[in-house]
Amino acid sequence: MHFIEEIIAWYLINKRDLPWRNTRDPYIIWLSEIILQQTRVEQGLPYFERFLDRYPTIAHFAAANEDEILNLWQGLGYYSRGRNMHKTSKIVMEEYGGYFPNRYDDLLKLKGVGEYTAAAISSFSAGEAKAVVDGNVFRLLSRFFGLRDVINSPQGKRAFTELANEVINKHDPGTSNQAMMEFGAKVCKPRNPDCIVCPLNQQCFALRNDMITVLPVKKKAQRPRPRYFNYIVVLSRDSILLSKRRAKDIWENLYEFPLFESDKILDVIELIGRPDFVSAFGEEVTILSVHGPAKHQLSHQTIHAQFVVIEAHKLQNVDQMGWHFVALDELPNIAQPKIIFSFLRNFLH
DNA sequence: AAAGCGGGGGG
DNA sequence: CCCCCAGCTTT
Repeated sequence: MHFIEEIIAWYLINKRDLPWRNTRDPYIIWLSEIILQQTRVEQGLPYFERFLDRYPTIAHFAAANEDEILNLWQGLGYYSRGRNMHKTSKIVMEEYGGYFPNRYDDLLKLKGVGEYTAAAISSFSAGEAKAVVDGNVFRLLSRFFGLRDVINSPQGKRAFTELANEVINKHDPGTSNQAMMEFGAKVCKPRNPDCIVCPLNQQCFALRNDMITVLPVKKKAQRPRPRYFNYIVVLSRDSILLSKRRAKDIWENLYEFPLFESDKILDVIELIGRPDFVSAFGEEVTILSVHGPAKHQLSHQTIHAQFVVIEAHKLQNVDQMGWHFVALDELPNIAQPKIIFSFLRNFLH
């Protein structure tokens, strides 16, 4: 048996029963594929169930507003995925009459849909012979065929895509693609792959040459940069002061507390003397409590956040700052970054 | 080509 | 602590 037939044979026996594998509906497949970008199946699965339950069709999805979608997305990360899905759903309603496209070339035009996702949807939904190239496929191809191009470079990606499209089973591209990814996830794993039981171990380049830990080749990311967030927590009766993030930055369009960023951990006395703080909260401020600083690790930033709970006697420019008091019982309907959500959960209990 | 964008899990 | 995960977009 050849490489891909061996992979498919293994897949047909060992595949997991995942909900998005029981449909050819491009909308449902799109939903699953966007959620699964850079996300483990186990982490994405409950989100997929909630989204499909809430929005059974593209029409339901397009009728939602962005805040609602981000709220449902809360905790999953890479929130641009949710924002892009919202835009895409409206385009599908307007330009495709509510019929989700399933051809590779059409899919590639949609916001948030790149080569991987277009290949996935078109092959699973329409049987188009486009190879998916995700982290699993990079690893499997690199090890088995000894392809040493750097996977996180444009050239490397081209080389792997070319190879993937050579080995794909054109008789059943959808199953072929599923099989490659499942095999990479379950046998040819990043660390401690199951080479002993691998049906391809005799012909595997990496195993024969003792290069399992070397392949695939990847350029290292740079160190995360530190940032220092000073959050001001203001409670007023049964509501709390929130601010919507607008900048092209992390957590765009999510809600947080009024933020004063600094270049180091700030003493509270120093903080309440800052001109921008005074212009918002005035000179007369009572510090009720200080929490943190807590560390919150992202792939590319290390956030050091402290939470300063105050009583403001003169709130001057709340509206101009774009801040709003939100009822506490509305909080479950508001998308918050993990670090805000975690703080509130502790603070309010 | 490189950087930016989350959060969780495993070694 | 570091790396990886059904990647995409912007610079």
